Amino acid sequence: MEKNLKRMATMQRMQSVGLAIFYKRGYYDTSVDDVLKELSLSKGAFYYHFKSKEEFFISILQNIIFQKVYSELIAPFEGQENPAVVLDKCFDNALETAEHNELDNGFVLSNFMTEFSGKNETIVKLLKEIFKVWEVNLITNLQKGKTDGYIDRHVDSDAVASFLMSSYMGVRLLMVEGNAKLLRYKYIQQLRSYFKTIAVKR
Amino acid sequence: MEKNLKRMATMQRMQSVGLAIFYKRGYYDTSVDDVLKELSLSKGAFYYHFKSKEEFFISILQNIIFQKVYSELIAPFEGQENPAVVLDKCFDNALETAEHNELDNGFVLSNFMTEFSGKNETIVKLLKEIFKVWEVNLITNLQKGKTDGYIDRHVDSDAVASFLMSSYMGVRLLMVEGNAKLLRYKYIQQLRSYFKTIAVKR
DNA sequence: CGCCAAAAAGACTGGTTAGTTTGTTGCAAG
DNA sequence: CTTGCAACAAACTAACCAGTCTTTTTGGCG
Repeated sequence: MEKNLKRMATMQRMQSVGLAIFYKRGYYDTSVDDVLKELSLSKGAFYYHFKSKEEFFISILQNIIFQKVYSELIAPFEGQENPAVVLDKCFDNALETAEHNELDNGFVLSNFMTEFSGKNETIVKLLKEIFKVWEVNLITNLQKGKTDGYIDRHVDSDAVASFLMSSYMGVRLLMVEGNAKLLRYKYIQQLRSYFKTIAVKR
Repeated sequence: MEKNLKRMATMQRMQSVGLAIFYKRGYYDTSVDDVLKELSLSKGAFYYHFKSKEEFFISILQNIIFQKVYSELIAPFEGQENPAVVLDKCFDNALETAEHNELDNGFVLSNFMTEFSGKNETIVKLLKEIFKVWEVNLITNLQKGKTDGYIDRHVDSDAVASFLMSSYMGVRLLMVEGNAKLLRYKYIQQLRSYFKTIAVKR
């Protein structure tokens, strides 16, 4: 029992530190030793808990990144009424986090998608799945917004979802360049302007 | 004279092939030997023409990527009237190219920005400069659109430019996932809807 | 032809990497 | 208290990588 707990704790710590470094420096430019140095652990420890570097990263995707995307971009819709309002707050919050995090390097999902695309099919497939969850959630909530009388019923929910995801990933990418605060302001301003085009006409 | 021509041709060929591989597999995950294998050239040839791998990449940025961004995203505005119409065509054309290119991996600029961010300040700086040229051009043309009576004069050109750049980079990223054709259609549809919010009200 | 420099070949070096193996520690159950 | 195994340590291997160095080929020119 005690043993199992320690095992879980160590693995959790490894994954957490691993993500931070992979995210900052990229998967391929980060060696297992780099991660282990930060953890003050040895090769033995690493390969005792994980079969390979790839499997380690996959476990990070499944255990940490998925949760992050869920809590930041999906959960906020729970029990809310107007999807446009939720989206506004949701994106603004996410951008605020990014703005104040010096170490932030863009949007986790899109960054890794860029890095692994054409290199590791397994991981790309996993990333796609997480994207899909986000997309489906957006579409569902937009549709609900229609029946609830917030979104115009002529609106193409699929297209709006894609457009929203695109713009968000893009602005997160631009923020890497710097000037995150100003960018966040500009983005949210234009997003609101865009929301008017999908709101019910009265 | 002949010699100089051959030298230029070889360097051009190296840069062209180099970009293709760096773009597909990433800079750090592509070895100089990988590029040379594709070129059927030797180490000696490479280091005769270029001082280092980094300098090689920088020359690619300056000679090829800048031109690409210019001809695809900046030049189309030349001598045109309504910036919204140009943008529509311009983005659609760029997305069409991406759609039909099996090897396409996203938007060159943003991909490399992601990869080099936090790793190579020199290259990040260069990439920022190219971004800036694009941004300035967008803003200038939006402003011109105001005086020409196409864009509403209350519109925040800076913010619109950022929003457009974001959405474009984002959709290019999403296209990597597949379903490029449908995505392009959805994106252009929503883009047009967005353009209505910045057009002059009559 | 013969010279010479440009262009290219390719063996080599020092450093790094993912993964293996073998050895050590510490704790919990018998 | 001792035995056994989970949890780690660390040296090691084979492959790879950027860059160097020495040697060879090539092509234009006198």
